[in-house]
Amino acid sequence: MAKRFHLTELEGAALGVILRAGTCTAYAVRRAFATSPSRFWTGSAGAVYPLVARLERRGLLAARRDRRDGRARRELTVTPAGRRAFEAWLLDPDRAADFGFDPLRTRLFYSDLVPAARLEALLAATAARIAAVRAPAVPQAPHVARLHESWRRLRGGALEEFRKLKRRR
Amino acid sequence: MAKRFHLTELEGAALGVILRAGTCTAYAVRRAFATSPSRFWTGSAGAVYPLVARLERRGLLAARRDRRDGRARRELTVTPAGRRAFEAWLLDPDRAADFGFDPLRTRLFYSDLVPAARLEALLAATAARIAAVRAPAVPQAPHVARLHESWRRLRGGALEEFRKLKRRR
DNA sequence: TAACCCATGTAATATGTTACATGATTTT
DNA sequence: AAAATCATGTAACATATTACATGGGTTA
Repeated sequence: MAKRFHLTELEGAALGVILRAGTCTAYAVRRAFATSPSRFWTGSAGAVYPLVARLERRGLLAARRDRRDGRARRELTVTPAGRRAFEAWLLDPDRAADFGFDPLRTRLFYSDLVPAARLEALLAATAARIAAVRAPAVPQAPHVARLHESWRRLRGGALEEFRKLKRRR
Repeated sequence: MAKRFHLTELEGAALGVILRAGTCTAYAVRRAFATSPSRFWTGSAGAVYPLVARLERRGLLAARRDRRDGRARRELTVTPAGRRAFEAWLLDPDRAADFGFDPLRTRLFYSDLVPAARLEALLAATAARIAAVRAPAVPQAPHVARLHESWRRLRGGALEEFRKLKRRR
């Protein structure tokens, strides 16, 4: 009986990137994270390389040295145990339902503590930035693009709703 | 010229809690975080007490021992420098516009990698849990309750939208 | 040929989680 | 009287950030 390892969000997402690619390097995982419109997914080297080493130790990832170009690359693949761990991670409704973390929501939460004029300036600037979020230069799967667009619209909508309510009183 | 300290989200929110209360203990900050529907705001002792100590060292919080009840409490107040740091934190549109982190969004992002039937089961269970999110027993400011309700509705809506699109193909 | 991207990794540091420890007060 | 809550804090551990180090290949 394999010990049940509880994957972090970063670990689950890393397996997702590698599964989608079939095979890729840790560097490609970093880039995939870095293209996210969220700062949560920094793709910093100090996070990704130790994470990959961890998943290898747990038997969820396998690596193969590759030297086709002069570069010494490590091609990663997800093992069967890795896929099982990934599915357990993704299909957990308790974690999926969690509110997570939204910097805008947090700020609206405490918005009564700042002067109304400054708040309105923040909301205007934030709305502009949210509207300006564009799909990354890297080509994205269509469902991914739709998802980002959907969330962009959602947050923009929440912001406008809050603004209108604020104005009305 | 005061050195500009960049507040983390936890630090900013902690100042917000104390500002709203006027004066409160670190324990009250913990409880305020713990009532959040997001696991991001755990309010763990090991996070909050060192955080408060940090803000005191930086002159953003002041503490006063209080022994009105037999208990040794430390009443915290936000200093003028603390309020300035709080406003700079809250009013930063670049941080406010950031996508942050949403466990549901992340899972939908990788949802093409799991069998459709299992995904549908996840979506149904997640929708139920999102719908079941209730206001905490602790009384909330009305704008806070509205904000949670708004986000709950929006996430539910995004989920349903995703489900319909999925079904249609 | 200089700058930039690919590619891997580590060291110092900061921050957070879990679990423990302590003790007073309030509720059941 | 026991259990829960108020209240403070620390120790061990896990994980992430920033900055650095190293080198091969590609583009301006």
